[in-house]
Amino acid sequence: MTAREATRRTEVRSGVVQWFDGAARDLPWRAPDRTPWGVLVSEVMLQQTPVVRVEPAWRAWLEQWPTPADLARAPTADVLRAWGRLGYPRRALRLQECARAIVELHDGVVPRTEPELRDLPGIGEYTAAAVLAFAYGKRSVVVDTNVRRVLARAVGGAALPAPSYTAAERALATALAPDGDVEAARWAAASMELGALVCTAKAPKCGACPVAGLCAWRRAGSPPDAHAARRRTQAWAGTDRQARGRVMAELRHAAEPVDRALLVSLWHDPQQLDRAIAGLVEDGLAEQDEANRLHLPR
DNA sequence: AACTCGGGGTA
DNA sequence: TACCCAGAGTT
Repeated sequence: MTAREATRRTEVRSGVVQWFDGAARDLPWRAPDRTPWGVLVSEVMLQQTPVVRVEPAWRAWLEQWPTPADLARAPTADVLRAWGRLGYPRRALRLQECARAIVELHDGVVPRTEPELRDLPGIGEYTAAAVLAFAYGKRSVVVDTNVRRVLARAVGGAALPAPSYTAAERALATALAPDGDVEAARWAAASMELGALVCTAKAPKCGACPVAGLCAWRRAGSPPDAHAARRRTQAWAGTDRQARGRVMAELRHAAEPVDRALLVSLWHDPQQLDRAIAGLVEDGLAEQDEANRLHLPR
C-alpha cells in the first residue's frame, strides 16, 4: 500500500466518524441507560431484520425480560410469541438458550471477551464483535452488511461486496480499525451508520456522503456490480420457509394445541406441510402432543 | 463454499 | 417482481 493510500484510508475514517457525530440515529439500544444485555438482544434481533421493525419489539422485550435471568426462566411459548413476526424464530430460541448459558456459566452477566461471547448460542463473529464494541466500548472488528458495502466502495472501488464474506475483507477491516478502544468502537458504529443511511445498497446518497471525494468507487467512475450475475435471492412464495412461517403464525395465535386438519386448510400442499411441521419439531420450535396436535414449546 | 432459515417494506 | 435487511449454524 502506498503512503497516499494510507493517508486516504485515515481520512476516510476520520471523515466518517465526524459525520457520525451529527448524524447518528437516536436508537434505544444506544441510549445512556442501555445495558449489555439490551445491546445483545438488539444485535440478535437485528440479524437480518431491519431497524424499524426491531425497535418496538426490542422495547417490549426489555420491559418484559430486563435481564438474562428473566428470559432464562420464561416459558418458551411466551418467548416465541414475543418474537412475533421478526422472522427466523430460531433466533428467539437461541436467544433464550443464550440467556440460560449466561446465567449458568457467567453468573447472569453478559461476558466481555470474544471467546466467551462466541461460545454463546446464536452469537457469531459479527454479534460478538458488536457486543464488545457497543456494550463494553472495547476494540473489536465489527463487520456487518453495511460495513462490507462501505469498505467495498470507499476502499475497494467496487459497487458492492462479493456475495459472501471473504478473508480479504476481514483483513482490510482489521487493518482499518483504530487501535484504541473508544476510537475503534466509534468507528464501528459510524461505518455501520454510514452504510445504513447514506452508502445504501440501492441508490446511495453520495451527495450526502462525507467521504464522497475520497471514495474509490466514485473515483473509478462508479462501475456496475461485478458480481451481479452470481447473486440470487431465494424465492419466497410456495417455499418450505413460507410454509413454516404460516404454521408458526398459527401456533403463536392459538390458545390451545392446533389440530393438523386445521393446518392442512392453511396450506395447499400436504406433503410440504408435513415437511414444514417436521422441520419445526426438529428445530424445537413446535411440539406434538399425544393426539398429534401441535403447540409451541412450554 | 453453499445452504437453509422469515417477513415486510420499497422501487 | 425483485431486492434488501446490524447473520448464524450446518453440511
